[in-house]
Amino acid sequence: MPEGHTVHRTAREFNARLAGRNITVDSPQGRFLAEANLIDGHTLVRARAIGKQLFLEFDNALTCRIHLGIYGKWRFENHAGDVARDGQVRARFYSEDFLADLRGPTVCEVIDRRAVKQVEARLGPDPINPDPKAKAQAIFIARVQASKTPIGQLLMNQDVVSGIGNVYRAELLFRAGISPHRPGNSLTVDELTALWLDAVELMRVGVRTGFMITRDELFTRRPAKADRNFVYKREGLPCRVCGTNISIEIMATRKLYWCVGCQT
DNA sequence: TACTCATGAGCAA
DNA sequence: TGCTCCTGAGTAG
Repeated sequence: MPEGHTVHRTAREFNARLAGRNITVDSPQGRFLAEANLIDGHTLVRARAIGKQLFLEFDNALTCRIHLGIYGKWRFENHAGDVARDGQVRARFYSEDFLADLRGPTVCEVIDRRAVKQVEARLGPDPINPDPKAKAQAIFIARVQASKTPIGQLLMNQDVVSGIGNVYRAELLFRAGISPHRPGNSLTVDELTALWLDAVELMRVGVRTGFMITRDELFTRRPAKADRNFVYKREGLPCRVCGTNISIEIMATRKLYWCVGCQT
């Protein structure tokens, strides 16, 4: 389930269970074997996330960069021995009592510090870990206002903001009452400030709960999937606020859900 | 069993 | 804009 909040949770898991240890790195599927050998047996210094990208930093100055893409998945086990071998495991990271299996990622590669810097330089600010906070918000606002592209597309562009995917894009725009078709340069500083701060809040709820809950009254509960959101995957159903049927269309090759009544 | 769809993104034309 | 990478869940028959 790879929007940014999931990746931050994964980084947290790696830091809690594998950081500071010598870990074995393997590739049961074989495709990652040559690169796995570069870090196999080394100590994981720390894991960190920027948007949808996970960086596993090792004590030999190499970093494993992982991007799940649309299919990628992690499976964690509390023991290393006798684990299920089902599916195509691209990469396996384990110590004596914890194991992480990676399947179907878009990217899984071992790179040096220079290459890490290049990736970082390309990425937009991450609402979950804005560092420093005020500057991240300003960069986001500046990048949106510099473009005529519809805001519905800009929110999915990882150069503009890191970690937002199709669910958060739809829900953030609904909560802000902003039409996804409005060009970036038509949005005011106030509108974009509110959008950014809402992204910070929603994605932190996502990190805390593990779910993309976007209805305030459900933040502290564990709602069923069908109840979590305002517009995502609710096409044809009445809007929870105004009753207008939720619309669906394709924007930048992805399904966009929105309410014509609430989002102007 | 076969088919469709998915919370991404790079690349060619 | 369309193709491709790649895996698994859900659904139709």
